[in-house]
Amino acid sequence: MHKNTNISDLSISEAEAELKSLSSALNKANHAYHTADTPIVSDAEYDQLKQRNLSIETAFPELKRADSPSDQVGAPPADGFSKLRHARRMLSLGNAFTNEDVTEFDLRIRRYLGLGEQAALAYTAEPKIDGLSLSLRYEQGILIQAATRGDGQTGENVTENAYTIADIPKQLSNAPEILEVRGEVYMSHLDFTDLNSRQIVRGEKTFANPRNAAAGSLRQLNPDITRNRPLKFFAYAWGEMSAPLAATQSGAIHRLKELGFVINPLTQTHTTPQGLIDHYQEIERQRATLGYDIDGVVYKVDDLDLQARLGLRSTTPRWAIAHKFPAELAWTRLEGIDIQVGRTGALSPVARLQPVTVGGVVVSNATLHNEDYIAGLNATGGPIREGKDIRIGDWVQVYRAGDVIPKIADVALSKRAPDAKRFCYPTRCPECGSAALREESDAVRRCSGGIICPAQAIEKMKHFVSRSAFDIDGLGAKQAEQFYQDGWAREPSEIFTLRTRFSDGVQQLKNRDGWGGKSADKLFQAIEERRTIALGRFLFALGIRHVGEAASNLLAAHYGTWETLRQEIDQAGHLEGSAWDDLNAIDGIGAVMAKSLVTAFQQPLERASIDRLVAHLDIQAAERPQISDSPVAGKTLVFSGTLEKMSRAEAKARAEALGAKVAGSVSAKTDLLIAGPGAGSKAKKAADLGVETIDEDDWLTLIKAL
DNA sequence: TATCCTCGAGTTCC
DNA sequence: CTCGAGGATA
Repeated sequence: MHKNTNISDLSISEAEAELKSLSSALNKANHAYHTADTPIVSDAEYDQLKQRNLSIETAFPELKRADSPSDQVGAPPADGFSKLRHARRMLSLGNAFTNEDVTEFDLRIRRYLGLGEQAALAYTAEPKIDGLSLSLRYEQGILIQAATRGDGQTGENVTENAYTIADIPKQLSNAPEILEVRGEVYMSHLDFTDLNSRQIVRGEKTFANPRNAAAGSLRQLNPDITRNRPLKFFAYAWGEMSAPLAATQSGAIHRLKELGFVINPLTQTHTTPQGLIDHYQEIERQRATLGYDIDGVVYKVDDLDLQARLGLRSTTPRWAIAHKFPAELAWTRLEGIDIQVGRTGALSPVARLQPVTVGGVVVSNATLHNEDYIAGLNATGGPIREGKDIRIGDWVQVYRAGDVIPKIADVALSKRAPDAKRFCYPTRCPECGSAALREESDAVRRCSGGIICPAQAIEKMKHFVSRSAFDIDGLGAKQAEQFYQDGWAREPSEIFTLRTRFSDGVQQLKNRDGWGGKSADKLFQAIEERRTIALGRFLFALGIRHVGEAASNLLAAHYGTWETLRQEIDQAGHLEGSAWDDLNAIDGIGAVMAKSLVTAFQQPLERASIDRLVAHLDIQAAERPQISDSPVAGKTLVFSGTLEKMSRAEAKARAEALGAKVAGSVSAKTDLLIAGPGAGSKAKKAADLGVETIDEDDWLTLIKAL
């Protein structure tokens, strides 16, 4: 041990070695503390080890280990939980509401895999527990981390709290060296009513439903409180693993049970969509007597190799779906309709309701979507509620779409007052009085005031500081609005001059409500840190219509630097020429996005605002992804004919993941043609052009060689 | 031109 | 979470 070496005297390799031994020592100490009741080090020694680890990490930030003890057990929850990045993303599921949706799910999978309707294909079906998902990381069989789902990429570190849940094993035997087990934390109905009566006795607030109780209990900063909350856990999935658990979903679940996890007893395997639907109905019959909340049934392709082939869409896997129970409905009275103005000027109507309980939550607002929705029309002008428009004073039926967003399902015409008037949708912006116009092809009416409109300006500022944009600690939506109202920051650039414009900016901030001296200092420090920003984030933060997070990152990757991007977009300003063509040629950028971007850069007011902002920033060039160790990286491929082992869509996704570009037709730029049976004109053209042609088996060999 | 998928922009409550 | 629209594709 180098315990006494001055940190400044450590060489890099010494520091690295010590971090490693500290990590191991701290993990062992944690384990002893939490599983056996015999701590192997004193609290003081433990704190010393941790402190030493932290000091070395501070001196050598580049050496900080992925499994750093600072991020794990006992991390000081100074202000909230520390964040943990999931080794593999935690996904959400697509939804099915009808039996047809389920059979369609089955057909979609068969199509994607190139399987006929008769080919054998097994699915698992299990109840969808209404709780919160949790990811547990075991190394050498020892529970070392527990993280909530968060946004799927990054969750909250609730390890200490997970230790207090009886259903969660602290130690596994015969488990893979690294194993992440995922499942649902929930509270039973009995425990929920019990907890609420105890809360009443203690004069503390009660929870609206078991789900909220479970969430509130898991997210306690003091694990001793969590310990006294009756939380339970069902395991149903996994993340990173050093070795596979089994070859099938059902096998893996079985293995989790053997490892000591609680799995749901209603988990079954079925080979037809009808089998799944029958099991769904059986679970629905048992729903009221299960003793815990469920909101549907989850179906998963059983074969894990097939799951891997099916892969993921942007946020959901193709191989699983949640068959939801019908939403709970409630009748209430519509007291009024308010109009909100969004960042792009969109006027959106919100229903003000007489408060009513729906699905365990009191709802007093609901979205009315747009003008047509109130009139009872769908996007194509057809009726959505059969001649039932919505009027103030009406009795309306409310549900929570996806158990979250309150919406209006129906109107009781029989109870409508005879003199109830149709809602008159405003044609002027209620915030700034500018004309509110609706384009022919558009479902929304928009305020034409642009940046003149305070509502739009505030929403723009909120967007600018939002999580995917500048994400400034201590400057959220609320503060952004307050700063705007006070005239402190009315456009993004002013955030970066706050401190200098007020000679005593810190002092002024400290003097106002809700701002301690510490939080003011922290805010200014956070602003300083954000002067350096990635190009993609910067572009997204500008809030240009049609240019969202994905498009911003595409543009950043294409142009590389802000300088290049600005010059090219300026040159594309005439909507023709090589810069314009280049912009439109980016995969994922079409004419509408391109025009919106170019126009935004040309608007004098908007452009000046962008230029003022840029002057305060250091915009980082985008990294270009290099997938150099793939044989098809950077090549242009074309698929033709019938592929027998995988679908076209799957082949394309695989090729793109390896860094190839997939084109639709053969040209002189084509590097490789993959031709299945029935490849006609494309194969001939390839031969004429001398393009290399291989069959599907060659292709599989080529990509499997990795 | 129709169809699929993904993205953007809107939304609630705790 | 959902709707509508943009973009890619057949």
